Amino acid sequence: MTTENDFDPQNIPSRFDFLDAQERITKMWDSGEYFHAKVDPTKKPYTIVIPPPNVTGALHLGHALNNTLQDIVIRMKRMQGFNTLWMPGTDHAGIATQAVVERRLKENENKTRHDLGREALVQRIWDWKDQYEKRILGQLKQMGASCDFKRTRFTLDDTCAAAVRTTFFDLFQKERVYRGKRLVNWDTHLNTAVSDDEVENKTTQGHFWHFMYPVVSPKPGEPTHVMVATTRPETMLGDTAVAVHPDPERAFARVNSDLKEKLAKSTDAEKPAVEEQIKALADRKAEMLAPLELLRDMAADGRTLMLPLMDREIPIVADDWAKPELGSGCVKITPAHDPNDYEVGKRCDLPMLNIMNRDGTLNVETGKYAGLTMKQGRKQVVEDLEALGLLDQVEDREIELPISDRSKTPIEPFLADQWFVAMAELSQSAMDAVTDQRVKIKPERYGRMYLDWLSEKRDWPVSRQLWWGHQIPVWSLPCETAADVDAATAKVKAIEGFDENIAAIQIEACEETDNEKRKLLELPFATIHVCVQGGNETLEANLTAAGLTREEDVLDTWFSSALWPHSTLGWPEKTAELEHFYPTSTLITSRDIISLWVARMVLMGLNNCGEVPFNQVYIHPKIQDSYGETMSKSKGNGIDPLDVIQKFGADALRFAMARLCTETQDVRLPLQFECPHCGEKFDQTKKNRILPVVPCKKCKEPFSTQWAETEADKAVTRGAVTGERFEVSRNFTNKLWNASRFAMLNLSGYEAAPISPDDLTVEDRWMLSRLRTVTSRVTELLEQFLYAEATREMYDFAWDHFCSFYVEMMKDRFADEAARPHAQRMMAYTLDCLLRMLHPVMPYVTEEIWQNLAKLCPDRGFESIAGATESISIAAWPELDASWSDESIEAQFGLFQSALGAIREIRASQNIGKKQQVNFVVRCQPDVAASLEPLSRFFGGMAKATMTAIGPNVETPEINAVLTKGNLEILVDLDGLIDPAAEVKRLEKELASLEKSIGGKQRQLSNEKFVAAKPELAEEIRASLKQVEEQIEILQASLVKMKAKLA
RNA sequence: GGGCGUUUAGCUCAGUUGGCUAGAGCAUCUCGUUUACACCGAGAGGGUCGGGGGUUCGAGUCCCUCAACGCCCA
Repeated sequence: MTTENDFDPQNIPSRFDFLDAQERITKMWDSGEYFHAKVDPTKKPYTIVIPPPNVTGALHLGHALNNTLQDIVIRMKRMQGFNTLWMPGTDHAGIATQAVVERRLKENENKTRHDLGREALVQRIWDWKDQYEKRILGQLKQMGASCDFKRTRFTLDDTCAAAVRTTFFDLFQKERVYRGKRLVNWDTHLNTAVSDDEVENKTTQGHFWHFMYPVVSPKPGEPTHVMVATTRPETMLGDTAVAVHPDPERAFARVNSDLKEKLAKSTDAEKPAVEEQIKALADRKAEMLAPLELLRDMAADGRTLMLPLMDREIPIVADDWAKPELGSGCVKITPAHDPNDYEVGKRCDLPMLNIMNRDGTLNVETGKYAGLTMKQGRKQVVEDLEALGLLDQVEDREIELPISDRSKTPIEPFLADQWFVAMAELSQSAMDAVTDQRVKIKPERYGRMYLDWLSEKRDWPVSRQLWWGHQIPVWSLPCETAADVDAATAKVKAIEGFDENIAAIQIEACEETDNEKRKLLELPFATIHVCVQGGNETLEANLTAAGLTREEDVLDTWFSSALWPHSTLGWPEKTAELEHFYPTSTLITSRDIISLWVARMVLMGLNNCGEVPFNQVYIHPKIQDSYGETMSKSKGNGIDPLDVIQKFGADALRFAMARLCTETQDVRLPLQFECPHCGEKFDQTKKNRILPVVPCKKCKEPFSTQWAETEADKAVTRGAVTGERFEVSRNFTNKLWNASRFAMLNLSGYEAAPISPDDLTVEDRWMLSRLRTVTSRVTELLEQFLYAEATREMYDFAWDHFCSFYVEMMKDRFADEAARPHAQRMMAYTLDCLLRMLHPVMPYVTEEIWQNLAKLCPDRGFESIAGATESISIAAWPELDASWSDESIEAQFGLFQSALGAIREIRASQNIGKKQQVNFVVRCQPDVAASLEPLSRFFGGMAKATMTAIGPNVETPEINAVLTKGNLEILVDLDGLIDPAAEVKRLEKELASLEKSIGGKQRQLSNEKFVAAKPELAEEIRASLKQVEEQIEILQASLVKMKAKLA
């Protein structure tokens, strides 16, 4: 590497060596501590907390997008002079991480967590966490994330743990946490309850079994059997009733009126089908109303059925849940194993009979079926019912099967003791924060989603039957009588170290009030719960010694994540950081965790700190593959950002991420493999993208992928992952690199000096106008999180304006000794601004150029000169005075661009060789001529053309090609070069297109209503019509001449 | 079943409050290595804006409806 003294722009390579630069620059940023935030009350803070990635696995492109967007904002704010803090960290992700480690344990050692025990398993998970946390933080650093890594937190570390303990204790004291029995989604594989959000409904092919339950002592006229149907036969073992509708006639009437309404709305094509339904309903009613009413009466009479296999009498009950229009009109009720039946059970006061063990096997309540899995139980139950002659028909049917997100096994609804957070007040506070705009959510549609979810105010089940997480800090003791409760309470209060400031008591009465039933079910009369504030291990030990047992369950991961914005800043300690950086400024995340995480952070922030955790939330799109599926590790379509960085560089990755971040909710990113042997590129498919080794489509040679794990697979050459959007971004990075290289090759002898406005040329003023417009536009767009538009502005400006025009024009000016010093200063200044504007998106390439530029032009500026900052990351955000934006200069420059385009068009259509010099004249009004003239010298360098004359009365060259651009008529002298056939073709095409446009304009102008409604617009069109008509005239005359030449 | 989103060139996407011939990048075709860049330059071809209806002088844009795809909730 060159040192400052021997730096020679001649040695700059023509390709940006991003891997080399990234390594050096990351170190430089680290040692400069530019991203370490120190509390400074004199500066305005700007804070972002990272959505902590799971330690379950490495980051993929979805994270790359999320973190790029955060980094862009934080880097811009840092340059704008804010005291910025980007707080990094990772999440322990309870279920997900434990599941991964347990799966490994099973695969590699054929052991379960129970073989290892709690402590050893948790240690294994910590090891896993250490490994992945390191990997994740490494990925973030390599992406260029300007996090304050010194402050890195983990949701299970001591600081976060203190916050969790304090919060739980506070909510317990306020009685906003409580324990209750609820039907939960039980994951029989992981042995834990999972929340609704972690359950996915999958439509699967299943069956609908119809059974007969005998009526106990039927009276004359009564049925001997009642038919029920189910998709889960094994649950019949836990049936505690059969329900029938309390008013079948009314129910039929309602369905009938619904169908009539549907009929009224349907199209003629649909009508027959609906009419058919109505008729079927009427037939059904005629046939079934009487039997159903009879059953309803039997229910009122307290009649019972004999539950087959179990030989248990169960009542017939009347409840709305039974649907007379479906099946037999009767429905079996299993309150402990079905959410709907659970509600019926509560309404009708039915026993809740649990038939399942936590591991998903049938329990002792099921007699001879005990020990079978639910699946085996199903088979056996069906067989036994069939043997008894009680199985009727079996239908094939599509069913919605709830599947656990984490283990991918079917969910069993299950009654369990669970801790809940009462949400009524907390939800309301979080809703208010968004309604009154203390928290602004962008795009706005997600605000409605947030409010909808919170408005349900469903209590939050926070227990997780896991070992990895924050263990619930509650010690409990069951009591048999009211007297026991009093005695035990007194005993607890008398325990050494007990103090109401650090310990709180709740008494949970048993839901079952019938003492006899309660005893049969082995339930305590009441349970005393003692919650202990953190840091009181002695009291905890004393409670245990007194016979209380600690809750084994841990808290839902989201409980600790909900505290993230304040726990990371040291809460509950009143730290200076918390004082200065809270509330944070912006949260940037993706939509799938709005309810799980965002809403909960708001309510916890309000509860704990009395202030919202952030002022705005930006929800970005999700990346999908070419099939429209979102990226995930399990599907195999997740891409490691480091693979992209390796091939294209971090800047290209970042630019591509920002470039695709539009306002839509999804964005597609099709990817290809690139064969390392022959270079062939071919699409990733569902089949090949999950393979550890892929054969090349063309040369058939195999290469390895990110999934290679065995030594043999890893030994195969790695194939790269590529995508059009990365290539485009890499090319852009390199374009910038080379434009800078050109600038530096021409900066020898640079002397810093203020630039006098008197010295500015037209192209300088144009560049300043563009620069002012673009920087202010980019600032605005980024403030509004319109990343795709901001990067598009950057791209167009840097490539089409700066490189294609300003840099090209500099070639002439650098060559001119007199113009050179001024041109150098303008070049140094504009490049400096451009780099600063691009830096948040492309930090490495801009830093590398910044460092090189500083060696040639340590001092630079425009009206005043200053030394460049030691790193571009702490340079000032570019802000030009609004007065530099100048429409007339831009219009003037536009004339030059039009004329240049015209000449290039002729050169191409006439196949004029690159080296062939051409002359041309421009016919136009004198004021237009005066505008174009100062730029005319650039036609030579940019189109190998010389303007020989300009004005209203220029002489037409003998043989010419004519083009019209707005108010310019450009006549290219083609003496000796003309290809009349090509010219005729070109003219005819041009005329056809002009005729088309004229038609539209004439139609509009002949429309009286339009002219009356929009007179000023009509005037514009009239003027443009006149211009086009003139152009047509000119071109037609030329066409006639050309045709004459042909003939 | 309810809600949200998407449908514009072969592909990935822009298209502000309705208004001049609907844009860009990639891919395709033609031409080109005069020292910034072939990861480049110059030029060209390519779209009845998912279907149908409506409002309007005028609809890619607003309304209704249908369809397909995706996501969330029940």
